[in-house]
Amino acid sequence: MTRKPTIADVAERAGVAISTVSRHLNGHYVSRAAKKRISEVIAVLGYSRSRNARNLSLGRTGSIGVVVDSTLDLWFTQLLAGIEEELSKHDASLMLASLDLRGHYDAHIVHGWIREKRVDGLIIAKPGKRERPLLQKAVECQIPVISVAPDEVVKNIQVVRCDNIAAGATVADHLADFRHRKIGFAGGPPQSLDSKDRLLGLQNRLKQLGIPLDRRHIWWCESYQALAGIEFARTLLGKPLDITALVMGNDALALGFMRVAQQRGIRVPQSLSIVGFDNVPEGALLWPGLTTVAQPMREMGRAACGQLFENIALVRDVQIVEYPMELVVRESTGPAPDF
Amino acid sequence: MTRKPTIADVAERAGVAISTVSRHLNGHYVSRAAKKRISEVIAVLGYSRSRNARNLSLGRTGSIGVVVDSTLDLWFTQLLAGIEEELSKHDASLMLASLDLRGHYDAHIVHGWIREKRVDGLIIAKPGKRERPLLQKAVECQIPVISVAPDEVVKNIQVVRCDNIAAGATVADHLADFRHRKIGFAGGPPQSLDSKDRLLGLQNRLKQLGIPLDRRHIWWCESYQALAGIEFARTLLGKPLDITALVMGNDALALGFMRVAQQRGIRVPQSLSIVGFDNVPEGALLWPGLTTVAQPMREMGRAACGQLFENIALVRDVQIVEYPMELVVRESTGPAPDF
DNA sequence: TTGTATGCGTTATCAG
DNA sequence: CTGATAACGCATACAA
Repeated sequence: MTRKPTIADVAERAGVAISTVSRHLNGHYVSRAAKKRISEVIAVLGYSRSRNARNLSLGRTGSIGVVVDSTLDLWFTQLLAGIEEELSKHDASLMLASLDLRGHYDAHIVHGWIREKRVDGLIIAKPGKRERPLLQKAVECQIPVISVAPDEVVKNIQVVRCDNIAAGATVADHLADFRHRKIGFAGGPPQSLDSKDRLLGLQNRLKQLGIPLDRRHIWWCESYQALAGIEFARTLLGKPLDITALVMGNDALALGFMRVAQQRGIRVPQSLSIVGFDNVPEGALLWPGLTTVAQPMREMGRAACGQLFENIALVRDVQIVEYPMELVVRESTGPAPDF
Repeated sequence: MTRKPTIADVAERAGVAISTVSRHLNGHYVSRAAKKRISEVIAVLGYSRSRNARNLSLGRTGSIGVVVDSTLDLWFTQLLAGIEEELSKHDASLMLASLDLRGHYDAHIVHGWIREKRVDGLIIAKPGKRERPLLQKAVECQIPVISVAPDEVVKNIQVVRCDNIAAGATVADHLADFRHRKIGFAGGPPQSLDSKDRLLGLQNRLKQLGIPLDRRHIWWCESYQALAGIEFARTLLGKPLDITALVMGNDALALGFMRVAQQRGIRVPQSLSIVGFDNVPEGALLWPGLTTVAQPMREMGRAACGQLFENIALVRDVQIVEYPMELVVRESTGPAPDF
């Protein structure tokens, strides 16, 4: 049983001072000779720095916080994959918090992180009105924050998101190609920036194309969860359908909607085309597969994490990074019935 | 800008020594008077311990590693939710590693964690033959490991899993209730302990019920991924169907299978009943919903994490914790066609 | 029961 | 360029 070698072991064996080894480790100036000897000793001993000691000395915690409504969110797993990729480069660890996992909203854990400076930075997925106090507190306490796909604009907070307006336009084009002229839109919560932008893009492009989007064909769901989609479907499909294509605010809603539609024997896409946003993997697993506009969520996770570390290293101006979205055509969309 | 208070600040303000505060913090003996004063000062100052300094002093890292094939695994998100719940109690952080996220198997990151003692303990989800070296190394390096739903038995490794044999029997009963007599089983990889046990339970109970399970109606898929289920469906549904009910090794496989089945117009459950295992949330989102046997994954995550911390605190004998599974009847199973 | 002193492994400051 | 040495914040023998 031999304990893990420390920087002191390396220094002694290489015949130099501890501080020289430290400098070498951090890429500061060291003579070629010393550099070589130290490297050799490190290799022989299998030395690696202690994260804890290093962070203690640097006054950091060495871990970042990732907060999300629910880790069960279909959307989140992909983001997490991206974060993980980036995180492994930085030898940092992760603290996870779900705001709404236990059946009720509870942000006190994250408030604690901020107050007690338990994290070096924060990635917040889809922050909305509810998360406003959280964001403010983080800014006050000088904790860098990246918000991913925020549901509202917040000043002084760095943002990673997609170009939802363009995405809406893409959907408009796709449906127009199929000759749809009676199109509906059902967003997430009406405050949601994502939904508003998607609708905006859809609306504008449809207008350009000379296709009407009747106000009575615009609806809003309670949340972005599949259950809300199910609920919406039950009310919408209770009365005669006046549209041939339906654009849902995200994939989860669309999936929920499709379940009810199929249950009621509505043929998708023959009677009704359905489009979602996000491209969650589950959309490809059912039949018909869900046509959707993909967010590069994994890449967004990487970007969010990467930028967070940059902001931790040095204070920078906040900026907004916007990714394009890409149409993924599967089976849930097809020609308009009338045509 | 006032920096975070330290234990020294508390000690000074309370008029006691640092060590007394430390003892109080760790629940050791302190006089009632001192206890009270210290508590007050802590409250006033809003003091909280530095995780890093504490762990450095204790010789721990303060974070645990969670290893999984892919964080995108439908199965994993729920486990993670449970782990998160437990983790927040212990003020520990998390390091995440996907073995197979980047298109090829790569365990070097986790090997690094073990070699360099970057984690206090490890939770490994569904370890199989591939992970054997990892487990061995962890045991060698004295790093506590909990394996969740392992695909093979490993000695000296603590296990959290479900009673898959009983689960198989439950499915047998369910299908027997629906008068099915031509039943098929398609497992995950043939080495998988989960699949073998599920088959075993199914087989035994069917035998008791006097229902045959033809050897030619037992198949194995390449993996546990939905894609493997799709592939399997393509070959099985290519020829005339000789069964009225099909039990898939897990939900992901079942979901993939159902997609192809629906695509080919096979009526589920009128022509073919389908059952899965795990109860991933997606199974409830399609129509017909997938009948399955639920693993209490969130609870398993909690248990795995909780036990890991116990093992970190003190060396204990390894044990196996086994949870019951529960049948979740949805729409993908129904009466046998012949009846 | 309490205080003193030392160690945990690094980084950074400041003379040489 | 290099080497002492003081933080970093806490835990714990040991002495009182």
